[in-house]
Amino acid sequence: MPSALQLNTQQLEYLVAIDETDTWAEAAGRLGVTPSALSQGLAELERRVGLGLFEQRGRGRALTANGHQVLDYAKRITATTADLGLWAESVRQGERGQVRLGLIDVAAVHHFAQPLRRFHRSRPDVELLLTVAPSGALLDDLLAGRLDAAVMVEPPPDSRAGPDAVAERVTTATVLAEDLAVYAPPDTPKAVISGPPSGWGPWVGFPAASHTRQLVARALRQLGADYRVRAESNQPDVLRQLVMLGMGWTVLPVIQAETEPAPLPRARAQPLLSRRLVMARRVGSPPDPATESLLDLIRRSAHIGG
Amino acid sequence: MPSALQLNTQQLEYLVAIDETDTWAEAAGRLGVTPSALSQGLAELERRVGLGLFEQRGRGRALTANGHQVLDYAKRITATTADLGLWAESVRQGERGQVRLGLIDVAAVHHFAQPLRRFHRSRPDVELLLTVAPSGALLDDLLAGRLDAAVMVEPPPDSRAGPDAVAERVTTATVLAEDLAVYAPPDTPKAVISGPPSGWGPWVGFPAASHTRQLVARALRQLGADYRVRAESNQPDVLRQLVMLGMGWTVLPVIQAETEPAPLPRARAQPLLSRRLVMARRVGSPPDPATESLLDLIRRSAHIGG
DNA sequence: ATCTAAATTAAGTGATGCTTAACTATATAG
DNA sequence: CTATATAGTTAAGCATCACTTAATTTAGAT
Repeated sequence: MPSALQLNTQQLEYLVAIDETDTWAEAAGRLGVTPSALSQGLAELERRVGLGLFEQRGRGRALTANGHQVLDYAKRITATTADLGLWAESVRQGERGQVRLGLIDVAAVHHFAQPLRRFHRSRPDVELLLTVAPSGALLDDLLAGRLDAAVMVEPPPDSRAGPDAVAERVTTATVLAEDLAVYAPPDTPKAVISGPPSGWGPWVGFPAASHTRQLVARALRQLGADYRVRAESNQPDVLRQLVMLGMGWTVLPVIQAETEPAPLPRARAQPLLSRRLVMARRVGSPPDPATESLLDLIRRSAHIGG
Repeated sequence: MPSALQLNTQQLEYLVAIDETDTWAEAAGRLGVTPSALSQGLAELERRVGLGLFEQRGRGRALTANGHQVLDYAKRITATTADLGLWAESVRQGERGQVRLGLIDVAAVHHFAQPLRRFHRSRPDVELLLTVAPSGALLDDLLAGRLDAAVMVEPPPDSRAGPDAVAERVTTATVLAEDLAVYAPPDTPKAVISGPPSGWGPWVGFPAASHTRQLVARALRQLGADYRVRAESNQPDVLRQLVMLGMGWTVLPVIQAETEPAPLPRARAQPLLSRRLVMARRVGSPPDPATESLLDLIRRSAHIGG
């Protein structure tokens, strides 16, 4: 590799500047350097290009034909560099860029719809790519680098240990806690509801891999309930329907179970458990201004709303 | 001026290289630097752009979304720089460029037609701009920077002294000397021709400003001739015609007076004087490979032909 | 756990790019 | 034609940059 030609943006700026001013001293002033720096910089450029670019002209110097050719290249390069500089500045300000955010449904629809809308409105040049999926899928996407951040149910303790552990590769910060309650079909006898949990069921719920399903299973079994799931769905609306149809009992986030139309009535006023939604990020991913500011909005909205 | 963004081509090359290889070490090898240099260079680039461009990925590092954006800019800039490098190389080799050469008619038509043709054929990418004009006009163009070099009659001693003198602003090197002879109309009596120069004439010749005219005037007056010019032209062919028509005597370069068709017969075998053709160049103009090689051809042809 | 590959950090060095100050060259004024 | 101002260069000194080698950290593979 014949080490192509090592140039410095600064010297190309010099060349462009002297073409736009009458004297080199003036150009130096405009660039905020001394005439000496300009002179030396241009001499260095000339040396690197290996061609005479200037010649004496009156008491100043003027570009040769070759000098004008190099000037052409210099203009193109400095224009691109300036573009890059402006782009970088706007990204640093968080005014531009890309944010790939994953959310579980309840976060996207109920908890954080407002900050997402607000962010999109206030930073129209930020490309906001939303993925709504169950926590497990979000975690996979995050680990694979397909997401920059994800709002999900707090991951269960990892079976793997050491550096492979999810905890080593992801940082989580709780953004809010929400209650889940037990919901029974409408025609369930009062005696059963107020009776011991061992009499509850049968159940419908999230698929076995679901983080929330695991939390629910643990909570119900601690109460002595026989938690066997007869029907599964990732969609809370579907579970709600199943309950209404008398297919079984379920445990759902209050906010998803009790919204119009047709809110489910709680079996018991007391919530069964509380689950934590966390903001998860990949360790080793550099901070990105746009992402930071979106996450800030989300966190703030959780504090106010929760 | 917020000092836009000072970049170094080298670091952009690094960025492009790591995108084209699997590991940074491999990229470093391809660039002929150590992995350490690459790592530090990219860290510096990241610092200057002010954005995270890389993130941990397995046991290597991968570009972030912002990194890919910067890569895009880097590719454009390095491509332009490579272009510039190739262009400069070909100009250094004299294979490309521009040569603005001035010549007096006899130089273009008789003395140096062959090297000019040869140069044009061997370096088709060099833009050869020829100006054929009297020596005085060539000298003006040269001084004004409209020509890179000129083949002309040796300029007469300058009236101006000091730094304004032409000799201070132009360098000349003799390329050849050529004879000028006296030509009389065909019907001139032998006795007049062999008689004293005071009996010669009337005369036709180059315009008063012509360098050659001044040389001729001096030579004839030294011989005692009455050199008053009845008709003027810059074109030797015209002067030749005037002589044939009996309008008067003239002094011309032998090579222009005695060529077919219709060569003029000399009044006397002995040439009247010898004039020097010089290669003139502006002082302070940097050397240009294409120009140098053309002038070389011209000088060599003069030595062989002369 | 141990080994190996990938990349970073540390320390040292030469090249680069800047500043101030002294200098050369050129034009303009008296 | 000397005097003076202007344009740019050269010299000296200094801080930063970009590399090298060597040691270290990190993460995948055995």
